[in-house]
Amino acid sequence: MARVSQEHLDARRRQILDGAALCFARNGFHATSMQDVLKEVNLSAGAVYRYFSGKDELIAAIVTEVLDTVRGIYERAALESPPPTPDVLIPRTLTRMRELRPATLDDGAWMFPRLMVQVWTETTRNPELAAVLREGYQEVRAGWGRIVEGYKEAGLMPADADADALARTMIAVVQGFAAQIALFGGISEETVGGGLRALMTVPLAEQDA
Amino acid sequence: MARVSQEHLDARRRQILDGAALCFARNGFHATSMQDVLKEVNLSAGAVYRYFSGKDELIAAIVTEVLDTVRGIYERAALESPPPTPDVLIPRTLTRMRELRPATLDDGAWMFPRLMVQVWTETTRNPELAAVLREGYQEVRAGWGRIVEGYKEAGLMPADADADALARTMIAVVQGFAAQIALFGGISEETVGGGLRALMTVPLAEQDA
DNA sequence: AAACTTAAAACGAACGTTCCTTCTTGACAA
DNA sequence: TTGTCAAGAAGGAACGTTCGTTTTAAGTTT
Repeated sequence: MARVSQEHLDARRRQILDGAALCFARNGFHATSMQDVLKEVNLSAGAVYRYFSGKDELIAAIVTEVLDTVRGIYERAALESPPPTPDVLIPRTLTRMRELRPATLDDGAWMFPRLMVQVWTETTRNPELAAVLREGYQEVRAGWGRIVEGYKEAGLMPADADADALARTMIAVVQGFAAQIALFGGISEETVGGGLRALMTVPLAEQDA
Repeated sequence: MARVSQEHLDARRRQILDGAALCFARNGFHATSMQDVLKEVNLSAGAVYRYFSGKDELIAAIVTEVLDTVRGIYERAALESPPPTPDVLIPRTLTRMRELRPATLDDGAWMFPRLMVQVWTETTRNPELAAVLREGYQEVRAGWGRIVEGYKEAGLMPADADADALARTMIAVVQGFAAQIALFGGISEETVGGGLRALMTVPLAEQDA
């Protein structure tokens, strides 16, 4: 047997995944050719196809890895007790997205948000991946719903407020800023927090509903 | 001369654009083949290539059309006087996105948000389109910044609040919900508005900064 | 009949993948 | 410790397919 160590196999797999992620973040899944990936990871076709059965499996591996990472980031935020207010929680979540893959692309955009947007488009055309995304989203929504319940317990919100709607809104803010970061480059934590604080100071018009 | 009427030419062009938009919303730009488009619009290659020089031009036409539409939606919202509070303004913006292309995809997602997400990924790999997106974004940001100034004038916000940061945050909410709609299907105006009102009721922790 | 549009076949290029060869590795005998 | 060897790992050319596009022929309108 001339088998190499398991660490070597794992490292190779990781090398391929990282190089592929870089390519995909730059050009998207379908505009990236296998030969682009091969060149990026400095490996031959024979090598890569030993670790992944094909391009689809490579894409699926990246997508699920990104989705797992996203879920982990949200869940870690949901663990804090007492839950920070959104103007603290949301910038912190974005910061974690940068720290996770510190590399920036040529144009200054963070890598991870770029991958997120690419994953969004891919899940819309792959029902299998769409199911994974849906499942993860449900969990995130539930987790952040619990944060909102924490707000209620702390007296920050009326008890009859729509917890799930607020959870979805906070997630939307994260997603939206992730999109802006992917499209226009990084943004400072202060800007995000300041925008949220400004939003939270706008008084609601009295309504008779 | 056997030229066909200008209306016919325009109608053909529109027919191609609409069919292509449907394909692109379903499968993305690069996973959609020209033959997919030809089949969708019931035209042959010779016909389509008379109106567009190639796939890239078709993509560019769709992208710029989507971006123009988005800018129009935001700008129309910015015209209202006095400016509605975000919990009214943002759901209304999303509603307009649905009304503009009322067709829904097979899985219930609205067509326009799907196209938006596809456009986001395409602009990250095409510098020319990225410039168009940046320009439109700047205008939207400025327009919504003026809305925030309106808030200040109406006494809804302290004068020293960061207007641009709030504008970016409101845009992020729209973008984030657009992403959720593209990924998970439509959402009711009430949910979006309710989530925003809940967010706006959270009091800010006293800070000594 | 002339001018122009549409249809359909076909082309070169590029893609993902496979296949066969070469290189490298680690166990084991001496 | 060292040399040998089988088998796993990597390399790289070549394959069939599919892509975007072009070309050519037929049809249609004024």
